[in-house]
Amino acid sequence: MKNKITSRSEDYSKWYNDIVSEAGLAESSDVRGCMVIKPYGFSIWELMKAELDKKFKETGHENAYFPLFVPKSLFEAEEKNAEGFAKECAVVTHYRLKNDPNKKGKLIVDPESKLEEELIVRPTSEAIIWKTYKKWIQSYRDLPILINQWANVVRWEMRTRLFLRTSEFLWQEGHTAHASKEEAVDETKLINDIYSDFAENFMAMPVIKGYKSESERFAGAEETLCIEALMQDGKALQAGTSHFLGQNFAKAFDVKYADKTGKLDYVWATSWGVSTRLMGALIMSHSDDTGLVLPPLLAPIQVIIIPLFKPKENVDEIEGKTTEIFQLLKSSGIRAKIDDRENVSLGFKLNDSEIKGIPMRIIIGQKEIDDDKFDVFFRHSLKKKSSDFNSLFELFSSSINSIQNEMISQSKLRLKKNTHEVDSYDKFKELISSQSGFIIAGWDGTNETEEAIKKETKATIRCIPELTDPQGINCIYSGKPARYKVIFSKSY
RNA sequence: CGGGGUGUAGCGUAGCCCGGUUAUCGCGCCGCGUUUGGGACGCGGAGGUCGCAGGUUCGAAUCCUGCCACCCCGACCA
Repeated sequence: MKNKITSRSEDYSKWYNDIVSEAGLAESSDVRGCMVIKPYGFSIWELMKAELDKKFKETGHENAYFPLFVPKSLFEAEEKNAEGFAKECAVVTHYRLKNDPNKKGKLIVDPESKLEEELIVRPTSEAIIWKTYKKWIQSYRDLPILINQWANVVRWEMRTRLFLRTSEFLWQEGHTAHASKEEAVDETKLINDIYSDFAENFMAMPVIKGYKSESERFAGAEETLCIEALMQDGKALQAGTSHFLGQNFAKAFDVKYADKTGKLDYVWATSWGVSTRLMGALIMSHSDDTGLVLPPLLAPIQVIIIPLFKPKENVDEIEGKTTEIFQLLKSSGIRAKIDDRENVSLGFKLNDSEIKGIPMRIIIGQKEIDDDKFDVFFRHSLKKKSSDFNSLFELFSSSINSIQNEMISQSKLRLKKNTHEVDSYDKFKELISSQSGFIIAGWDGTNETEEAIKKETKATIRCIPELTDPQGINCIYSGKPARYKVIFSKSY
């Protein structure tokens, strides 16, 4: 068997691209920095969406939709936010094309159609949403507003990578307005917990939760909470963020509410999001040199059934057993599929199911039926378990959870193994250059130290797990008493 | 925007240094036939502005000039 996937250890980046392409998840588009998400990849995203959406609704949020275009004057209203995104905005300046008078069949931008005011293609929607919230909010009775939108955004990145950083990406962005600071802060935490539970339980990807340092904070936020995951190459990936925006946007857009006593005050805000980057995180968390590995809860196909016909064998019996188990699985909500393609060989089908990361596989042929012995192949462990036909359904259905749990504990173990606490800068540098991973260390809380470490080692502060004073610990760089214990890592 | 590299069929490529018949090979695609137990095989077939423009030459994928695009390393990445 020849492997189409480049080995992880040989070239990690190529390995990642191979999996995205060979598993049929996505491909880069001719459009600069953009990506085409293929049906199989999109099915995974839809499973993620469904689960997150359920969680948001359970916690009182509603979905809505706001415009793609943000007039420049709105965009610039919250200065820090505008400044943070200014360098990566696509801008609409004209609204019409016309025939090129000099070249037949070609079009040019009609100079007559120049817009009075440019429109920014949203890199995020705070501005347009807060402009709208101003109209919706007058009294404390209008609060809280808990809205989420599933949308696309555009950020003109210099360098792009499929799923991890594309010029256009899909995400959900929640935008809430509250009558009190405390309530907004709680909302920020609630959402970060939803993200972290989802990452751990559905993606089988344990994360570290914490606060961003000032330099890594969202532009316009008072505080940014995040979840950080560790990829197999030892680099960190920011997988989700939840921002406490204070009253910054309320002030920028003049959104006030009257409390019970009639006193006016600015409302408190949060915003939070996860994107198709989660797909990248999922791929890099579990996949191996054979291809993609999916946790069963996010697998579009959980069981692939391959009937195997040979000449002179009892086709009806094989088809009968195949259909029987398929119907049984389907009726109990397990996502199963029969691979009855006639134009590809068995070997191709086996490899195909492995590259696509289908959690469980079974071959049904005459041999299995005669011996009443069926091998179920597990993608995550590459191991098999045998069963008689009558116990097959039970094996499949119980394995959904057991695979999920095994994958979670494997990932937790990997996270633990690659998280180290250090107390000297020498050890820090050694770890960062050899294996990276998460490194816990004391930080004096200054921007200068953070910058210096970044410059010297390329490691950044991924998050501050606890905003408490770590008694008796010194900053790894300056040697001064540490303000926080933080997590450093190289990152995507 | 700096430093390096690459553009040849849907994809991956040989040929270029040292110009010379009809541009190489593999995968994929189409047709027919045979084959399901780990990426099938045989036979036949389709598919090309050799990135674009100009120049040198009897003759350019090959040499020269300009442009364009993409990739990698930086910078950038709320």
